[in-house]
Amino acid sequence: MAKRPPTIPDSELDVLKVLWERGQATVREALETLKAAGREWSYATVATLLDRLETKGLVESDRKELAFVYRPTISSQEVRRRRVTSLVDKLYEGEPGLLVLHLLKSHPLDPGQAMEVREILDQMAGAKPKKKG
Amino acid sequence: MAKRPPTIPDSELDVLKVLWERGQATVREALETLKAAGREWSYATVATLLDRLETKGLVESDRKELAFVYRPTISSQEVRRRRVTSLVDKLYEGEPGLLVLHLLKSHPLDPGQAMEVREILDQMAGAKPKKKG
DNA sequence: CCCATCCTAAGACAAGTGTCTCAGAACGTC
DNA sequence: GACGTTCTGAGACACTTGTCTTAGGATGGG
Repeated sequence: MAKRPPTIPDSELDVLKVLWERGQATVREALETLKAAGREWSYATVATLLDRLETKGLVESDRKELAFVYRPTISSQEVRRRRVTSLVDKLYEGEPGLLVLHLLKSHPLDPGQAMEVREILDQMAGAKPKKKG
Repeated sequence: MAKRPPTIPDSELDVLKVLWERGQATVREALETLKAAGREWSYATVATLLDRLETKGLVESDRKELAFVYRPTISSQEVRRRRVTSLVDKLYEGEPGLLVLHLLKSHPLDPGQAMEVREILDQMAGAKPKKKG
């Protein structure tokens, strides 16, 4: 059985974001970046979070000089995909369209985005369903 | 300071859904509905979840004959709104438009929904921002 | 009256999260 | 080669989530 993907609590997500931004970081570098972003954590807290992420297989590390350097092994795309899928399954009957409708009704798009949406819809209408390449 | 809204774990969400569907329910009624939906919980589990929901102020109850009857005090709309806002804040830079774009790119809409989306966009374009009119 | 039944109240307990403390190893410097 | 700095490793500790047990009050049939 495929074991289902590990959950990513908010605190770990914040740390992951740092790794996505910078590509990689030591505990201390992550700590500094987080501090600049307003997260007042201790060194050990960040270390623990990176450790838990590694246990879950979402980052990997190797020793570089003195300290370990951590790199994400999961993309922000993938994390987004998982969160969205989970939201849609839990609150939108598994229908992404319902979520789109909800979003459009409650949050007007700015014109640039509206344009993009139209383009996507046009393509969708024109395109035969997928087919890679 | 406004204390931030209580979190709603998945198990509690499942119970809330039952209350939304039925309007209200006793523990046993909720249990039966959940069982029909495939959730194999004990009576006590459902009672605990309703209790926690009540503590969080998301349902209220009053005694009816023998048993307590529970009613939701939060709408599914509101729960959706909260979850979506939180997702957008955490993974889409607070930009609902980005989420819309993402959804459209990764999940083609069916034609009916595409139509609806176009209509909403048209309205949005036609309406001058602000000003009742 | 006594028992079976259904309900609530209380809380046990493991796993996951959020955050930190502390002991000790490796490093650079005088 | 003793010192302070920086890192890792181990784990503490409280709170939340997921799920259940157990004890005891109210109710209704015989």
